[in-house]
Order: sequence, then C-alpha cells, then structure tokens
Amino acid sequence: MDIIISNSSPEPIYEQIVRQIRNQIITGQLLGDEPLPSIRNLAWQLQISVITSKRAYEELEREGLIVTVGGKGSFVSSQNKDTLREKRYEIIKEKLVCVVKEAKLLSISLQELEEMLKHLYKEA
Amino acid sequence: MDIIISNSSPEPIYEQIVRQIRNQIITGQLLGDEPLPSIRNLAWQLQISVITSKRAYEELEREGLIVTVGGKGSFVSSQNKDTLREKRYEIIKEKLVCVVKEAKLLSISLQELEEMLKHLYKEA
Amino acid sequence: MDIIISNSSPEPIYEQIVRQIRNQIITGQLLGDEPLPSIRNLAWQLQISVITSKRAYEELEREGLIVTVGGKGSFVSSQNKDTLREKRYEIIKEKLVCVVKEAKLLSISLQELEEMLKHLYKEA
Amino acid sequence: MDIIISNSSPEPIYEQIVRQIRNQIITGQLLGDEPLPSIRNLAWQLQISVITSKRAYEELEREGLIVTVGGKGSFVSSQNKDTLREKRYEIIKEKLVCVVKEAKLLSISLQELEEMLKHLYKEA
DNA sequence: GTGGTCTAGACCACC
DNA sequence: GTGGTCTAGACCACG
Repeated sequence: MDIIISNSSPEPIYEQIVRQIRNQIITGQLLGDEPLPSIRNLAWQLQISVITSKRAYEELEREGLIVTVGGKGSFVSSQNKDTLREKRYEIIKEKLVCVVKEAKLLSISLQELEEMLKHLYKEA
Repeated sequence: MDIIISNSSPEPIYEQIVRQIRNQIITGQLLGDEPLPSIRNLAWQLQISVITSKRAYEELEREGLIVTVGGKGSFVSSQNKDTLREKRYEIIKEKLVCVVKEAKLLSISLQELEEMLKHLYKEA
Repeated sequence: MDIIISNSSPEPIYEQIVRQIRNQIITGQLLGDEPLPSIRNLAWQLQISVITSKRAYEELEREGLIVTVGGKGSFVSSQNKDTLREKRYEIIKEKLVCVVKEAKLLSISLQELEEMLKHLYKEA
Repeated sequence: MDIIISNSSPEPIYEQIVRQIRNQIITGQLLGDEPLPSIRNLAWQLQISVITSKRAYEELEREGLIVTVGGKGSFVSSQNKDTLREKRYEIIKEKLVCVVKEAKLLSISLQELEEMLKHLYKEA
C-alpha cells in the first residue's frame, strides 16, 4: 500500500485514499482477490482515524472495485482487463472535458491547447 | 452582466460569479474602467444574498482584476492586453497540469491524450 | 416528518430512516422540491446523533431520491410519477422473490402461498 | 450433507448452515435419529472454522431440531410429522408478513401482490 | 482478529 | 443557519 496523504490539500483525506487505491487497481498494481490492509491497519499506517479509512473503502466498494466481507477484510474485486482499461480513459476524459469547456470560453484554440499539453506532459 | 448561477452545482456560488466575471474581463468582453453592477444590484439580479455578491467582488479585487471605490462602485481595472492574454493561458495551464499528472499516474500516453483532446474539442 | 425509530430493532437506525423517507417519497407523501428537515433538526427530533441522520440522507442522495446542497439543506428530487410507481413494485418484488425461493426449498405450493398471503393481508 | 456456503453473502456463515440443515430436517430429507457429521468433520467439509460449525449446531439444538450427546455426536431429534409441517409454514409466514407490511405501507393492493406472487413463483 | 454501527464533539466553508 | 470533514472512543457480531 503506497499511499501518500496530504493534510493541507483541499481534497478530503478519504478522497485522496480512494483516488490512489482506485488508480492502483485500474493500472493493475493491485490484482483481483488481493487483500487490502484492514481499515484499522490502514488508519494506523496513514495516521488517520479509523472512520476515515473505512469511508474510503466504502466508496471503493460502491464503485465495485473492492469487496469487503465482515470479519474477513477487504479484497480487490476481480475485474475484466478491458473494463479496467475503459475506466482509465473515462476518469481522464471526465477531467479533460472540463478543461476543454473552460478553454473554449476563454477562446483558446485547439492548436494552443495541444501545444500546452505537449509541453506539460514532457516537463511534468 | 451575463452570469448564470446554478444552485445545485458543487461549485460555490461566489466562485461561479468570480469565474464568469474573470473570464469576461480576460477575454475582453468587459473592458478597462467599465463600471460593474453594485453588489446590491448584482445580488438582486441573480437572486442571491448580498454577502455572496460582495464576496465575489472581494475575490476579484484580490486578484487585481477590479477595483472598488467606496461610494462610487466597482470598476474593471485597466490591464495590459498581453497581461490578459498571459492570464488566459495560466488559468488553463493550471487545470491542464492536474489532468496530465493524473493521466501519467494512469499510464496514459501523450498520444492517447492528444487524441482525446482533439475529439473532445470538436464535439464539446 | 413522521418517522419512528426503534432502538431495539436489528435494522440499523440509519436504514430505518432511509426506508421510511424512501417510502414517503415513493408513495407521494413527500413531493418534489419539498425541503426535508436539516440533518441537525432531524437528529434532534429522533434523539439520535447528527452523524446517523446525515448517513441516512447520504444514502437517499445516492439513490437519487433527494438532493442536498451545502449551506441550503436537502430536498426531495423531482421524480416522474411512473418512475416512482415502478420503484414501488421493485422494492416489494425484491423481497417477495426471497420468500418464494425459500418457500420452494420447503416444498410449499403456490396455492398454499396464495392462501397465506390473503390471510396475512387481511389481518395485518 | 448437501450444504453450500457463500463467503460473500451478507448472511453469516453459521446462519447459512442453520438454515440449510433446518430446511432438510423440516422437509424430511433428514430423518429422526439420523446422525449428523461431527462439528470437526463438517468444518473440514465446508472449509470453515470449527467455531462456526459448532455455533450452527448450538443454534439448531436451541431450536430443538437436533440433540447433541457428549462423546457420541449430534442427531436429528425425532419430530412429529405434523409439527414439522407446521414449522414449515411458520418459517414462511414470518417472512411473508414482513413483505405484506411493507407492501401496505407502499399502498400495494392484494391483487397486485397476488399477481406478483404468481409470476415470481412460476419463473423463479 | 475483522468489519458494522453509533456516539459526542470539533473545525471548516458557504449562505 | 446549512452541510462536509475529521476525530476519538465505544459496543456488537462474526470467525
């Protein structure tokens, strides 16, 4: 579990956890049926409240990415590889569409956007 | 003042106002020294609390985009054209960099991103 | 808000609230755009923790039955009448199918079930 | 002992066992004085903890459906055939009455319920 | 040991 | 006033 928490981020802690675990599942760093740390263990690792780690797991379960069984623990749910690949695109598309909308309102051309994208991708 | 407010948006109302006025200034729809509606007038137009419109103007003033003269009202502050153009890019860059970072974490290539960008720009 | 809580029920408190509010929405006792009590108010009414009432509202929002806007409160979301009628059936069907399955395992005939149903409906 | 365990079910494992053995006794698939597998044997068969199989037998004993003789094992207790038949009905009635109560709260008529019942019984 | 529920009390942002 | 987040600490059921 490589998770990094920033207390000063405006993004809620549980969201940070959800996002990072989600990414690890979607990119195949966490495989199906793999056990996740218990909510108490994760809370201890990240120095957060048990409630916060629990909340993150609840959200992931709602998304169908993990399954948690009482008294046993939580596990990555088996996923079709293509489904995962699709999800990866959806996540970025959703964010990208916001940027594009705003860019259009600011009359920024596709060429300008493409140039910025290339530049940022290389340096970031 | 063409401003559209969505009460159900997760974006705070004052933020919606700030963003829209900022865009209009940056794109040249609102020119230097042009008078803005009074906070009371704006609140009435948008059916919101005076506190909220006041907060939006405060934010815009902090960004140096408008100036408020006690007893007179608020005005768009004169801006160098190049400065405005620069700001336009900065706003989008800031958003785009987040997307790029996330995309890299999800191992999405520059080519894939460019393709998504083209597609979204055309259809959106 | 006519909600009755039983502390001795095995059904979690937040589930009891969800179920009762859901029923009131689905049966049209609560109409679209109607404001619900604030989570704090509801907690006070029912003598429960704010967290518990909040959790109930979260679940209802996830089901799309209410919308809650920060700083404003929670409201019944407008729903198509037919959709509501459909949901009513779905809820009961889901429960009924469990009973039917179990009845079949116990070799209880359809006639016997129908008789029990009639009897229970009249007396209950 | 035809028992199927689902680890992912929300129904506790010991409950699944109790329910299935109970059904087999009530429907006459397990007859009076018939020996049941030892708790250790059952635990081995089902790949569960001995504690869990023990708990299931305890519950069944509490219900008077089996008797456990120290050092000998557990046996189906002899039951009057009419008693069994009665129990069969009680189990379903208890479940059905919940559905009926909920249906009434949702203003679903007896006719509608009967129709759903017929439909579900045939297809399920 | 595990998760599930509930509690009381705090701080923040928004309106 | 509203909801959103986070905390610490408790009790229960399951295995």
